Amino acid sequence: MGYSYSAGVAADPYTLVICEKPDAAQRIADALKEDDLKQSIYGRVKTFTLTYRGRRYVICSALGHLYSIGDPSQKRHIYPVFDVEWFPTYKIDKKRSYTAQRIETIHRLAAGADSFINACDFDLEGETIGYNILKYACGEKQGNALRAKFSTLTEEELREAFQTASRGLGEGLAQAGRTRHAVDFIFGINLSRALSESYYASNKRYRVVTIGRVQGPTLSYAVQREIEIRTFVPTPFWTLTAELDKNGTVLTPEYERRRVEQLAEVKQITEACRGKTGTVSKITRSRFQQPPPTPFDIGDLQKEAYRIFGYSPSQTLKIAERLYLDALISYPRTSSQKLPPSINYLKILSGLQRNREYSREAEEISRGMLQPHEGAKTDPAHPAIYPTGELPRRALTSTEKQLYDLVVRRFLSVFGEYALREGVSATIDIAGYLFKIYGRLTLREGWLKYYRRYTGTEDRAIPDVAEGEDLPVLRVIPKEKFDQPPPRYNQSSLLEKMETEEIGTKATRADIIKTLYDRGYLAERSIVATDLAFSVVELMEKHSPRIISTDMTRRIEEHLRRIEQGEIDEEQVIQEAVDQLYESLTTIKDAEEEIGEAMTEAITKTVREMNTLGPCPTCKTGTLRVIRSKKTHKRFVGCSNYQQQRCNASAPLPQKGTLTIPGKSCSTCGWPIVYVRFGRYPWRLCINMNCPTKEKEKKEKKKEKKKENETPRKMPTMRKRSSNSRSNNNHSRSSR
DNA sequence: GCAAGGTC
Repeated sequence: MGYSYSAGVAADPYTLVICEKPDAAQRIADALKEDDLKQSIYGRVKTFTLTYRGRRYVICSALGHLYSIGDPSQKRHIYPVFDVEWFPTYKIDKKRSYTAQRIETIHRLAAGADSFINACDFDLEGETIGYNILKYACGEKQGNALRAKFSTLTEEELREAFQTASRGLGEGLAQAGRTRHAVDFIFGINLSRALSESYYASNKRYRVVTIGRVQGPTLSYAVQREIEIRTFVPTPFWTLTAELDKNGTVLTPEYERRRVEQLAEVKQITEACRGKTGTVSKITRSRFQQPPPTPFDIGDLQKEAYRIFGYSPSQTLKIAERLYLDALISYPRTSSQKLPPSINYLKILSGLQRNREYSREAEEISRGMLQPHEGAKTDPAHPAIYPTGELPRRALTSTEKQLYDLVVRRFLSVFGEYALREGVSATIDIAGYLFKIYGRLTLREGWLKYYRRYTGTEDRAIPDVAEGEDLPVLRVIPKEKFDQPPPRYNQSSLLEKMETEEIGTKATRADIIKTLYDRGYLAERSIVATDLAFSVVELMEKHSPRIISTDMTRRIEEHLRRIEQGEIDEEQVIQEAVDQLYESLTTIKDAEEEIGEAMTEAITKTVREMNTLGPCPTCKTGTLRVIRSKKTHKRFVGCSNYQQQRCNASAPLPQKGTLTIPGKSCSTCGWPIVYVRFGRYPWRLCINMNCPTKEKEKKEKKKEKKKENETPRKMPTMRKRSSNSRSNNNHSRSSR
C-alpha cells in the first residue's frame, strides 16, 4: 500500500513484463511505446511504464539468474547431497548481493499487476530465469503468465511477439532448464566435495579440488594432449632446397616433395643435381578472391585478440564488457556473426567519422554498397559485435584502445570489397627433379586496406624468370627435420576445442579455463597439464568416468530435449544422476585417505611449481619462489639455493591480495614480475627492491609531494587531525 | 572452500 509505484504512477492494473536484462527491457519499451513512455528508477533498478494498444505495461528486468540451486544444509564438507533447492541468488553468493534489490523491486511491482508476460530470451536459460522470477518473486504466477517469443530484439519482431504472446509456450523448456541446473549442481558439488575432503582426510589441510560437467572434459583434453606430447616419438625426414644463379642473385626453390624419408634418396637427388643447369619448365599464375572476414561473435573476438595481442579469452571478455558498458561497442556475449541493417550502418559510420583515426575509412565505406559480409552463426538475442560510433568519454587504457581498434577495423572490413590476389609459381626442372618457387601479389587491396595491420598477409615478390630459361645450379642443400609433436593448447585453441565439442557456453568457456588455471590444473601460456590435473583425471576415470567425458553433456542435452517435449519428467533425470553418483561417492568415501594420498604428491609438486617465479638473477643456478615463513606466516620471495649455496637473493611481497605469477620479467632489471590484486584491478609489481624503475617512482612521488606542499590545500590541518584521531581510536581499541 | 549458467 505504501508503495508509491502502484499508488502513484500506475494506479490502474497493469501487465508486468519480465525481461532478462536491462538492455532488453529498454529495447522492448522502445519497440512498444506509443506516446507515453515513462522511466522510473528504484535504487538501481530501472523500469518502464507505457500504454500499448490501450493496455498499461510495466517493464522490468532481471540481471540474468536471480535464483540459484543450493544446498539447504549449508554444510560444505558433507557429501553426498542430493536434496537441493532453489534460493534467491543473494542468499547463496555474497558477491551477488545486488540481486536482492532486483528481487525486491520485482516483488513489489508484481503486487500491483493483474497479468504477467515472460519476455526473457527464448532459450533454456532465459525460460528458467523468467519462470523462477514468476514463481518466487511474483507469487506462483508461472502457470498464468503469457510468453512473448522473439529471436531478435527488433521493433517489428517485438511487437509481433507481444501481440501473439500466449500461455504455456515455454513450460517444458523451463522444466528442462531447472533440471540442467540441478544435475550440474549435484554432479559438480558432490564430486568436488569428495575430492576436496579426500585431500583433507590424508593431509588435514583444505584445498579446493573441483570437477564438473564442463571442467571435466576440458581438463581431460589438456591431459590427453599432454600425454600425446610426452609419448611422442619423432621420426626424421628431409627437405631439399636448390640454390640457382640468376644473373648474380640466388633463387632458392624447394623440392616439390616436402618430405623425403630416406637419406639414400636425399643423396641420390643431390648427386644427380650437382653441377647441372635447371630449366624453368612451367610458370603458373592464378588469381583468387579473398573474401572479407565475418563480423565478430565473442569466440572469434577472443581468438583474434589472443592471436594479435596475446590476451587470454577471459581478459578479452572483461575488456569487451567495459567497452560495452561505456557504450563504445555492442553487447559482446553474442554468438552471432550477422549485422542486420537495423543497427543503422550509416549512423555508426558517421559516428566513427568523428574519430580522426577512422574518419577517412568510415567516410569511404559509407559511400559504398553497405553490404556486410556475414558469417553463418546466429544468436537469439543479439547481432554480432560492432562499434556504436560513440566517442569515448574517458581516456581508454592501452588494452581497451587495442581491443576497440580491433572491433572497429573488423567492422569496417566486413563492408570492404573482396581482395584480389595473384599467386605465381615457377617450376624448375633439375636433372628430372622438380623444384618450385612461389610468389604472391595483391592486385586489389579491398577490405585488406582496413584490416592490414591485423592480417599479417604480405606480398612476396614474384621471381622474375621466363619459361624455358636456364639457371645454373650452385648447390642443393638437404635439411634434416623431425616430425613435431601435436602443439600444446593455448587458451585460445582450448576454447576453440570447447566450441567444436559444444562444451560450455559462449559466456562461460573463458571463465572455466581460468578456473582450471586457478585450481592448479593448468599452467603456462602454452598449456601444460600439471601433475594434479593427471591425478584428478585418473581418479575420475576410475571412480566417475562420466564427469570427464564430452558424452555426458550430449546425454544430458538429450534428456533435456525429452523433458521439453514432455516425454519424461525431471524427477526421472535427477534420479538417474543420483543413482549414478551414489555408488561412486560411496566408493570414494570409503577410500578417502587413500585417494587423498594419491593426490598429495601431485599437489605438493604442483603448488611448488605454481609458486616458482623464474631463474634467480643473483646466483643464476637457483629459482626464485614464493615462500611463506613458518614463524611469522608472512610471504616473501627467496632463492631455492638459500640452504645449499647460501644465495641470499630475496624480495618482500605485499601481504594482502591475491598473487598471480605471469611468468614475465621486468624489462628494466630482468627480475620476475608478479600481479597483486585486492580491488578490481591487478597491480603489476617488479619484485626487485632495487629496480631502477622504483627509483624513478620514488623521485616522482617526492616531486608530487613537493607540489602538494607548494599548492595550499583546503583545510590541510583537518585532514591531518582526522587521520590522527583515527589511529588513536585504533590504539585505544586494541588496548582494551 | 564446491558447478554451470545468466548478467553488471
